[in-house]
Amino acid sequence: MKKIVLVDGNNLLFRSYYATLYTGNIMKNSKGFPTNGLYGFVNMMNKIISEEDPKYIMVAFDIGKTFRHEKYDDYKGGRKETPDELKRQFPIAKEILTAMGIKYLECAGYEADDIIGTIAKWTDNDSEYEALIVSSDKDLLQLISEETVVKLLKTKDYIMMDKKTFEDTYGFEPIKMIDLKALMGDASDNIPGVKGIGEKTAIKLLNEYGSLDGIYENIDKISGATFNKLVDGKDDAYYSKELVTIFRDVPLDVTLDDLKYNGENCNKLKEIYEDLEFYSLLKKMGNNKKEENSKVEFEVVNSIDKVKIDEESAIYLETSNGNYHDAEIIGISIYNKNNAYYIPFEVFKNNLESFDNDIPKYTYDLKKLLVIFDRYKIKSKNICFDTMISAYLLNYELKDDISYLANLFDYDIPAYDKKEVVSDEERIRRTILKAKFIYETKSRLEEEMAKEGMENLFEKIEMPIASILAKMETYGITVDSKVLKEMGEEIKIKLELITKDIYNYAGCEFNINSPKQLGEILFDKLKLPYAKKNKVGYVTDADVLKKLSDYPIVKNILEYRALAKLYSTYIEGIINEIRDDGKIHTIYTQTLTRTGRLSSIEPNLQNIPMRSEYGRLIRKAFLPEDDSVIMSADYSQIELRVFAHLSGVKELIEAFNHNADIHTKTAMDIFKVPEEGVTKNMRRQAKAVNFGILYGISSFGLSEDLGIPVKEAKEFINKYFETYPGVKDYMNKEIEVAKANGFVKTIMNRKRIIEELNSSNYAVRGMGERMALNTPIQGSASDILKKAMVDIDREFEKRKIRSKMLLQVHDELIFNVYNDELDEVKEIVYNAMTKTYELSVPLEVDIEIGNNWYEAK
DNA sequence: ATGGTCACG
DNA sequence: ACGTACGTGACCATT
Repeated sequence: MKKIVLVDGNNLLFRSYYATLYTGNIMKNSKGFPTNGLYGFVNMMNKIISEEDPKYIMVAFDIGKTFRHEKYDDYKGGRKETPDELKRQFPIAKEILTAMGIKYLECAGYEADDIIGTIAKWTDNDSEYEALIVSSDKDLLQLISEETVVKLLKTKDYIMMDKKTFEDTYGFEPIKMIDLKALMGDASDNIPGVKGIGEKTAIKLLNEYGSLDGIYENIDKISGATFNKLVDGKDDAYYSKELVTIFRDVPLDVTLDDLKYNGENCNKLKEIYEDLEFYSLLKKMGNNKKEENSKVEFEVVNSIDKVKIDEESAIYLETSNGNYHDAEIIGISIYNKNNAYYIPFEVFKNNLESFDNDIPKYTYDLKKLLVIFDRYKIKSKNICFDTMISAYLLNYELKDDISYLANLFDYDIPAYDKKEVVSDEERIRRTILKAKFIYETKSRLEEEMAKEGMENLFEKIEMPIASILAKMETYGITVDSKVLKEMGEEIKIKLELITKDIYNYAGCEFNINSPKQLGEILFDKLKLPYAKKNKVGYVTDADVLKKLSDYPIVKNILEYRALAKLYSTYIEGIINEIRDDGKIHTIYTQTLTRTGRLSSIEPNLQNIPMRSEYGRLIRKAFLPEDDSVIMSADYSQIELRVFAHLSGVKELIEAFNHNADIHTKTAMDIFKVPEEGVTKNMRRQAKAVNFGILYGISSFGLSEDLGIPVKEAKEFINKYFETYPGVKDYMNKEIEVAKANGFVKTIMNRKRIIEELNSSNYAVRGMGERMALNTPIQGSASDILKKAMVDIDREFEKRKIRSKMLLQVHDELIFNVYNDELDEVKEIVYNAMTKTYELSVPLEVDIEIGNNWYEAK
């Protein structure tokens, strides 16, 4: 039997409204919208759902004037007007029901009672269904039958009225409720009944004469006061009978099956509650949802034979903390629609092939899993969904642990706190919950990505890139610590000499590494000019020091700073990261930058010195394998090319199509000189403007970069815009669109939400505008290199190339190439990088080789 | 933990 | 008059 719950919506809302009215003050939200009826209504609906656990449910409402009461209104001059403050709550009640996944019905000219009566008639005639009616209105008791029960609401509790309880109470059949009401009336519903006859007398009469008609047929058998009342009230009695008789053939265009309970739309419901300021409900809701999501029954597997992955599953790898290149596996949790397992690693290690099959698997942080699996020789195939990557593309905030994201999705999974002592049971429970979260959230994330048109970016770029990066990280790059140590000794000696010089000039010893102490020496003690303060003390950065470089102490400090940086970050720092295999294994962060770029940590191999000749020598320590060379392939001006493409500015596109030196060309155009007339300085300035364009130029920024007054920088920019008016148009339009959308996108549909765009703060908004200009450029360039990496990897696999991709540095790739593969690899890489994505300008790639990274540049 | 500084694209 | 170029990570000193 399928139970259908039929709720009298009008009754419920009226009841809640008047119930809270007695307390004196009408509940309102901060906008002044009355909420007292709704609050009780929602609580009541929640109670019904938790008590009845219905599969089918419907709430009925009155709408407009109803046929039954129309007559009476004419007859008696109208019913009491519903207060406006209650009326306004009806539409919201209906919104709430929809958000709760509950169907509501209304039908012009009919009362809620009639709708309920109609549905109950259907269920009476359909042996598959039974009905439960919820109301405080006794009128509805007339609907009770073998298959229809009324839950009659009282002030604090309720009475379940089925046929038997009804007859025990009243002594007659439920249908006779009509006659009872006709006699006794109902003050609250303005039903007159027979004046002077109450419930007791009415029941007595009905038990004696069977019905209203029976009473009047036998009117002469009745005597005394009752007789007089009945005679006087006969018209009222029959009118009342009409009024209370529920009409059970309302033309409804639904079927019973349409009344399925769909379950709540959590987000929509939360929105409404936020609006109404139902904070207690919001809180409870969060908790309920969290409680439900965070409940799990699981099994700790003690024999690997018991684990069969034979359906789509989420797997979560629990490891020790720290750099994953040496983290240990503690256990693995598996969650799918039938099972939740935890496999301690001690058990798992007996079958390293468990995941080596075609069954789709999901995880969080695929790259980490692959790197660790590789070290343990665990095989895996078809791990096709990474929650971390998906959430990253969808602009969810990712913190270092999956728990943070899970909590955003209403899973209550505590992150590990250093001080916290966690039992094995609890640790395992959390690991299982993480897999549960991955499993249950996958389709929602997929839908969100589909809505954004990101399927391709996810499946064809980011998921493959995770595997490619895993290979690069695992393979590592050889670094010769001897080269670094020798250089380090040299630097140490230089530093000692410089330190002595600085102390001499200063007239005292101090910590040169401390900007605070240094500032005091330079500007307080030595009274040097250009003293500028920040909140901590004097500014002592390279910009300030360069202006003072005529002072020998400052010259020495600049050199000290450069050498100290080299020593601590690039000599000691790098040496500390060399592992037992003589290699460095960086970790690429795939889900961090707001533009789609990668970042590199422990160590950062994307900021190894290059610009200064001395620092660049560090690169000599990065070596190829035997019989190999280091090969670097870098895009030439990729961001400016992307900008030319995005902006569609003819002059820029033509310059790139003619393979011109873009900075020289820009100098020719803005200074209006022929190529021979472009001085080094002109080209330098033009180059600075070109870079400025990529960053969302500002006159201040350009002036800082070129070391010229802001006014001159402004003139440069104006000249640039006059020369290329299309650039200005593009920038204006880009900002306008970004502001309207609140986000920007790259050529491969990577999306960045920029909250700052509509800030009321000038500086913040300006920042947002520059991000909106820069992100499509930097992001698209990044998309292109990522796609090229996928193409190269595919081609390497196809051709069984032994050479390896080692590093990625935003616009360049570094390879270890075996001598015998050099020509082939060069060709593969060049073709892939230049052809991977067609812009309106060509992509140019420079390839260099050498016996170390220094030479390959 | 935060800010200053400086390395890279 | 605003406060200032885009995206990162590591190290050091300081709180």
